[in-house]
Amino acid sequence: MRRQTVTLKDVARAANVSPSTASQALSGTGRMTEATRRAVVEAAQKLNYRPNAVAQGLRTGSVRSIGLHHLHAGDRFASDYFREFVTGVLDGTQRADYDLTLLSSNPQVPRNRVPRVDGVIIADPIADDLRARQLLDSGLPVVAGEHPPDGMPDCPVIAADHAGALRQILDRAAAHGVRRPAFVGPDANSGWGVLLRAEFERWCADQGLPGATGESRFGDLSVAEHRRVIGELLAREPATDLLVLSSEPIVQGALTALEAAGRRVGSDVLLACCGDSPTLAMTAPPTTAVDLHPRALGMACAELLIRLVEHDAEPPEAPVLLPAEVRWRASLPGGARVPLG
Amino acid sequence: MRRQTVTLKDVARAANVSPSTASQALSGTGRMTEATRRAVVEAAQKLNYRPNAVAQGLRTGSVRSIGLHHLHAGDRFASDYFREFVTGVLDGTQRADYDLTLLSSNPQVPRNRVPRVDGVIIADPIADDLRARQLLDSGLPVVAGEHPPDGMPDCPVIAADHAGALRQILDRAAAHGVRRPAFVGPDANSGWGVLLRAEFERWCADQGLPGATGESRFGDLSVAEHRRVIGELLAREPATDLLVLSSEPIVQGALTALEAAGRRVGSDVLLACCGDSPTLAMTAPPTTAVDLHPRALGMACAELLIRLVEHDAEPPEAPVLLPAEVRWRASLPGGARVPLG
DNA sequence: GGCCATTGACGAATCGATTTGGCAGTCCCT
DNA sequence: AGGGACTGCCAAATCGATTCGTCAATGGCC
Repeated sequence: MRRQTVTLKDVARAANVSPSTASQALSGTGRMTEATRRAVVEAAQKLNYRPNAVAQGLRTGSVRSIGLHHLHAGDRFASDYFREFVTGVLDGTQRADYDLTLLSSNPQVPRNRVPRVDGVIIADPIADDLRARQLLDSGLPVVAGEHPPDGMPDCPVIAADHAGALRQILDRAAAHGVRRPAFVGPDANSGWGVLLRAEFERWCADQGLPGATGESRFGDLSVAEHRRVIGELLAREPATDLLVLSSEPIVQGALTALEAAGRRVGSDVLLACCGDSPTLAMTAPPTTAVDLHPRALGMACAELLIRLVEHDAEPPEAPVLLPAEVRWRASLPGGARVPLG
Repeated sequence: MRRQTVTLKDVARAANVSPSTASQALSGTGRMTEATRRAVVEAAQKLNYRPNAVAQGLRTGSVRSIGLHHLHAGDRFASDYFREFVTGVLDGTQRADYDLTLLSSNPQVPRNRVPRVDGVIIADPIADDLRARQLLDSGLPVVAGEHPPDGMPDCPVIAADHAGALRQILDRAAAHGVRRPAFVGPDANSGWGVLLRAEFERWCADQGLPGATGESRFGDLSVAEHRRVIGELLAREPATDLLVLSSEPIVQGALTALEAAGRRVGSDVLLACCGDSPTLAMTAPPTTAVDLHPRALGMACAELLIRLVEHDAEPPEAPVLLPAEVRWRASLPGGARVPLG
């Protein structure tokens, strides 16, 4: 095993004091003459002493590190959303001088050790994720970014206001004259998908419109699979004049499927996506999408968690909703009414 | 401070054995009857015992976490290179069941504690980064991804074969008839920039060609600034017929500057970039660039570091060079000769 | 029966810090 | 001179695990 090169004991010996005095001298606590304190500080400097964070962590119970758990985090840096989210979290943690630990996250293998962190952020909780469940049961403070699916233990939640943004899109689409809306999003594994689907169906019921829905397997990023799902939906519901999609990867599949079906996006059929990404501004035509401000969301998660960790503050009862903004583009314009059909 | 809910002592009490026996029972070491071992394991399960990784870390000297240090990591997730690099590192660490800790990295403020990690990867070491220096001095095993600049303490290095790729580009450009090559890259802060610049100048000397160079401040991502630098270079050396740029952000500035100067990329002037990114395939015309395989590089760093940490293996003497591939595109075609000028 | 080897379990030390309680010694006041 | 208040410093306990050496009990063998 790797031993510490210089320990507090060495410093104490060099300064001719006891370890306890040395500790107090360096942390600015305790009672002693200025001369003693200086002697210790100088000895520490001369020896290039750096306290062992693990030992400090054991004694004080805080390691100044926040854990970030995300299913398959490895693949997911590809997603703009997650990348921005992490950037936000990192902003928040670094501001408070915490490290950020990306937790090893093979969902199949539960993990033995409790990670050496003060608290955990679970990004995008998924129902069948064993490790997330472990973390929730571990007694560590946890904050979820996005709503956990049903059946997960409760924990404080910070989420974007998906429902509000979705309603804006649907209302606008109704103003454009849409009669046959459809929604495609992930299965029940994702709390976020369930929420969107429920909101979509509620809105359809309110308007007295038939709502068609399709399911994409959560986490599947392949264009081909999404194309298939959308193709089937269009075959089932050929009169569909609005497609609301949960996330950016599905849009690519939808565009292909729509083209194959001879439908023209922005006139024959309107299209919107519940999560934005730079590529959506570059599709032809550009796709209306919801900017979830993932960076702000990540930052908010970090800040809340650090507050919980440091001050044992009361966690918020209800989920905290952060505003989400619709970026209106040609696939479903925000302005003047488009002639449909 | 937050206390552990269930400790080894609790398990031992429940199983009617001493803590030492409990520890040995759970780790499969020591001598005891099968009955005793089972009793301990069952007690641990019933109490939902999870060992405290911090205490384990203190005792064993290993916390199963690798640190990743990168200057301003917060902003840098924007860079495709870094993102891919991190993904590779994450691949490598997760495969060995290590966590990855993104070290808080404000370069101005040196840090007191030695981080709770078994080793550190320094991505893209920069000369005036205090924290990188601290890490190198800390006694922790360190691996650098990319060459550290002169003046940094030695450490094992894994890097892409920049020089080889640059030579391929220059040779190809020479075959196209280039007479006035120019290079723009970061200042001496970056080991990578220094290496590229030196290789460029060596090649020019070998060929008996005059080589012009420009400097971009390292870490500056603004298009306007790069445009200015390239504009000045073009004013100074109007006959320039090849621009080799260190990294992707500079390309945007170069394209603007070249257009303003009325130069046509791919015919009047050839253009290449020493680091690839998806956007470079989408410029007009597409830009020839070097694919540094950042993901493979990150993975290699993680694997080497874990080997060093676990087996106290000998670090490689010389920098390990990973192959880099030139992606030939219209801005400097790899195939038939283009008529220059 | 006497001796040695082996087994099963445990006590105590250890990793490197923090923190509490207390012990001398000094100073001041009456 | 005696008592109280205060100062400067330290010993020891603690955080939660691991590990080494020890020891009593058992078994086998001559």
